[in-house]
Amino acid sequence: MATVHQEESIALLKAHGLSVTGGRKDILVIFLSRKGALAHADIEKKLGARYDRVTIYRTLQSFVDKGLIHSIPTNDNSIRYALCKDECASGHHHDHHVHFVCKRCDNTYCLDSVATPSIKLPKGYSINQVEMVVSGQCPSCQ
Amino acid sequence: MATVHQEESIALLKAHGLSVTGGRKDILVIFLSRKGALAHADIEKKLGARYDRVTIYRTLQSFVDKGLIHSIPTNDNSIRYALCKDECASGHHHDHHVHFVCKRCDNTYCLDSVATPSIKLPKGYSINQVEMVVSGQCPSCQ
DNA sequence: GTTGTCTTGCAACCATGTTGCTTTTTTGTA
DNA sequence: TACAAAAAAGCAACATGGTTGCAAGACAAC
Ligand SMILES: [Mn+2]
Ligand SMILES: [Mn+2]
Ligand SMILES: [Zn+2]
Ligand SMILES: [Zn+2]
Repeated sequence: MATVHQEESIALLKAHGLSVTGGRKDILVIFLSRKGALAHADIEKKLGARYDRVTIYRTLQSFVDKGLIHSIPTNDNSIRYALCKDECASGHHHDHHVHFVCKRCDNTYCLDSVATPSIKLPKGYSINQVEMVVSGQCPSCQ
Repeated sequence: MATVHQEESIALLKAHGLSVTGGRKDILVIFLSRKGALAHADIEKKLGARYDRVTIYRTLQSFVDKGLIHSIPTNDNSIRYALCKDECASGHHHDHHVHFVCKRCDNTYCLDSVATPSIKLPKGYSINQVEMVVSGQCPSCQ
């Protein structure tokens, strides 16, 4: 399934300076063939027992480091990851979009078309990064 | 220490329909005498070995349920809690302010004076809650 | 003070994430 | 294509965060 994204995943890995391995390809294909964010546990489930848990952790970390995926903060203590757009590269993420978490189906979406609004803080605070997470019901769950 | 907040904590517990126990008082006093958000581990450290880990978890959960504290989403997989304002009650939180995480001192602040900006999402999404977490450097760390 | 209810402590468990080290795979080069 | 260096994967062990069931203790109301 989803052999469609095999080539694309290989190209992406090379473009981001990562060596091409079975695990990285498989994990990246999962992200490519799936709209919405994934947690480590989701990926582990989808992969079956093909790879060690530790390998998955390290793969996700390297993807974040190289600008292939970004992490999304949640209040339920589980990190979720989603594909970055082309502008992201090693050490330079440019994800300024809003994230949406559906309270019914529990899916997390990157709303690429919605930019995080600019914000003015009291004197003394310098801003580095702004994260906006909206929760409610997604279109499929209305 | 901080016996100043003893009475206040008792009053708050009663006002939110919680029975008054040693653990709840002590934990609430910690929140009252501390500006900034606290994680479970911080509280455990401040309490010494006076209470069981499980008791602290359950206490924090009951505080959230009753509208005494609210949780703040972070991207480092640790839930932090901060006192609510008076408007929050059992099952009805009204925390619409921005949160700030300092990347240097790692403190988390409720910016009560900064409201979360309103946001417009694509068709089909219904909004329930908006969380905004800004990171950078706090005034003390400039 | 007695009684019923709620809270606590304890033990055991599960989930998530990390580290060190060895073996295997990848990659660039000869 | 073969080889060596570098990187990744697997394994084991550990750390932290959080949950559950149950028995014993504390609180609140009468
Ligand atoms: Mn995103
Ligand atoms: Mn707050
Ligand atoms: Zn949904
Ligand atoms: Zn600071």
